Amino acid sequence: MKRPTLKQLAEEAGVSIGTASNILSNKTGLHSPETVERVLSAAKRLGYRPNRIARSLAARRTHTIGIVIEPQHAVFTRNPYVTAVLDGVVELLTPNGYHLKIITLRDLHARTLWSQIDDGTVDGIIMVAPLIGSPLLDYFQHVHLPCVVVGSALPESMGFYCVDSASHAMIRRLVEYLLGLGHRRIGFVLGPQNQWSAHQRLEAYLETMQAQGIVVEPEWIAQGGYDQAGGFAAAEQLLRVRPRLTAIIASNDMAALGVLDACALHGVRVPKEVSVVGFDDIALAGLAKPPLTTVRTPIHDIGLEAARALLHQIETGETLRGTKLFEGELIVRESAAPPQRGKS
Amino acid sequence: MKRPTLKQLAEEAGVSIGTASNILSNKTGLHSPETVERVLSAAKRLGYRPNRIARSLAARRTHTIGIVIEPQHAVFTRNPYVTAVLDGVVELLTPNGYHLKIITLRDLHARTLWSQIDDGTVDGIIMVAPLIGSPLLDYFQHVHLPCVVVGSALPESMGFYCVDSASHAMIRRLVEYLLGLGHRRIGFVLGPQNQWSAHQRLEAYLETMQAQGIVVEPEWIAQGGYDQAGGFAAAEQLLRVRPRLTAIIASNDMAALGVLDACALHGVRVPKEVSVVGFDDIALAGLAKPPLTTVRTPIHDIGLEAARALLHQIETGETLRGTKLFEGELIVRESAAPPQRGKS
DNA sequence: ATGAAAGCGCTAACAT
DNA sequence: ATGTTAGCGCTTTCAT
Repeated sequence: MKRPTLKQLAEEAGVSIGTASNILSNKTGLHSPETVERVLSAAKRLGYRPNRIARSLAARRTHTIGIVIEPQHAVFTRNPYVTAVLDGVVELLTPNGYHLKIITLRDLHARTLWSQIDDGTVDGIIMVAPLIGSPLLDYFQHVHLPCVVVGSALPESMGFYCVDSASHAMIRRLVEYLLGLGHRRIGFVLGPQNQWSAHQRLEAYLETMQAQGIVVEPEWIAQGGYDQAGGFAAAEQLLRVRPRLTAIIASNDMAALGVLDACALHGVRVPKEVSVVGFDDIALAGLAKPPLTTVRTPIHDIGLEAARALLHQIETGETLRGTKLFEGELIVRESAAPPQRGKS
Repeated sequence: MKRPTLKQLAEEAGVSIGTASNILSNKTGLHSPETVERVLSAAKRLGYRPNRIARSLAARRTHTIGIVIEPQHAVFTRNPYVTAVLDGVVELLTPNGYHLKIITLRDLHARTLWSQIDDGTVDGIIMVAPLIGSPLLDYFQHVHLPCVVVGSALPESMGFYCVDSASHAMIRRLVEYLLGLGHRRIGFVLGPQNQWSAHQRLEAYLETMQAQGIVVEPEWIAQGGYDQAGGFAAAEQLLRVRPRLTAIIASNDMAALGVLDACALHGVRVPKEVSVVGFDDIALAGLAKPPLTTVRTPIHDIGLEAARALLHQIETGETLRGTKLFEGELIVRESAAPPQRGKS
């Protein structure tokens, strides 16, 4: 059975199509209670459901927002971060009557990009961790489609509203914690070169170390990534530094897991011989061997805030700028301890 | 700057709107190469992107499919299963030019349900693990919207095409593995009552045990769930059974994690004093303490197949029925071992 | 308070 | 090979 149209509904209720439309859109106080009742009961009788496509075309509002995910993050299973953002976004959208479209990009060729995203199906966009130099970014300069960025704190000059974790403050927290335990030779696993946050975290590490008067040797820093494989590779390199580093900060938890793997493989005990800390506190962190000391990013809240800000822009027409940073707490588990006596 | 319309494009190219439409829809061989070129270059010049909403309304095809998630599964972070399905679905959809809408239900009140799902925005639906008695199910009996079910193997009589893991075969595999290790007193943590798969897994457990001539005592079975808390609660109960069970099968990995927690809390060593096995092999399983012996569900492939089947239905108009079950391999890790000597 | 009518931007049938 | 036209199902003025 085909879905009835508004026209059929109007006939069934014995009113005009405009009247039926008004009533179904809750334009209250405009019609006699009796008419309202007639339309509503006819709708129920017919099992009428508005065609949202037609509605969107006429009203030029889809009540749908898109979450744009670059190829690098496209696999949810490997990106607990993206998944958690998604949860936050959904939580805000649903009760507000908005729908969610997932836009996972396969490639970033400018031509197809545009029509993938700005095709009239969404009222606004949440961009998840756009990479440095991503064509996505300058695209939004040219087009008027409300947009919020999550997981990357872009330079203010780019004119986006960004929601992210307070990388700087949180890395400093981590460094200071390790310093407090007595560590001095602290290594650092760099995130991906094309992630804004990776640079920000490195910078925070360097600054905090320097503020303590510690000279960071170049070989204390290894290129890693935000995944287990990257962390593993970086750790293999850092484990070779002599005299041995007493602690390693990974740019995120997945990388820290890789560091732990490398330590296990090379028989380096954690935290006895080397302390390891991560960043984010994803679900896996607490289950690692040993349980990972890390700093918890309120990813869910970040998603929530991004969605809130986007809806605000859509509904008021006002364009937000600037950066909203969420701090997280230090989660002390077992992967970090004071350095071994007699060493360092 | 507003997006140009087809009409403007046609003017710019000096052709009719119909011609422009045809060319942009790749209706090949219908037009002179010269005209094609004129239209295409005009499109580039104007930065034309078709309005997919208008296109959908006119063509009565949205090229979007919806993935429907019941309230119980609505948080992705807590549902690695749903997340993995999502990955599989996305992987198939994107290259086929389909888009994905996420429909997370907040409540299941029939009236609002209908218009949430069947609102003209999707060409078809993937339903994730619909629960027993869910109003969703009988809804689709009345409506002609292509639909595929994932994660629940419904009775054939309901007329759906279902894609799921082969619960029966895989549980049997698990039971036989434990029997092979020498276990006899094997407990079972039941999944949620309203999940089809929970019943199927219980049944498989009972049948396999019985086939070995083992009488399963009622107290060997505890109501748990598919989450950590449920597994924990069930384990607390099973740990009290005397003489002690030598092994526990949890209906899925999350529950098994809860069982492990309970064992740790009560000082029961795994696998020395009790063996624990799970189901699914989610990412967390390998990191558990001890690493979980489980059976791997090819969730990704399940998502892929569901999407494939749905697109097939959409594009051919043909309605598929029946159940497609995916077997998984036994993943032997460290949480199961032969029972302690002198006991049982 | 209600109805009539003009689009929204496109597709698809039909003409030419 | 190209142009013309009638919708798709709804919202939104503008009359009445």
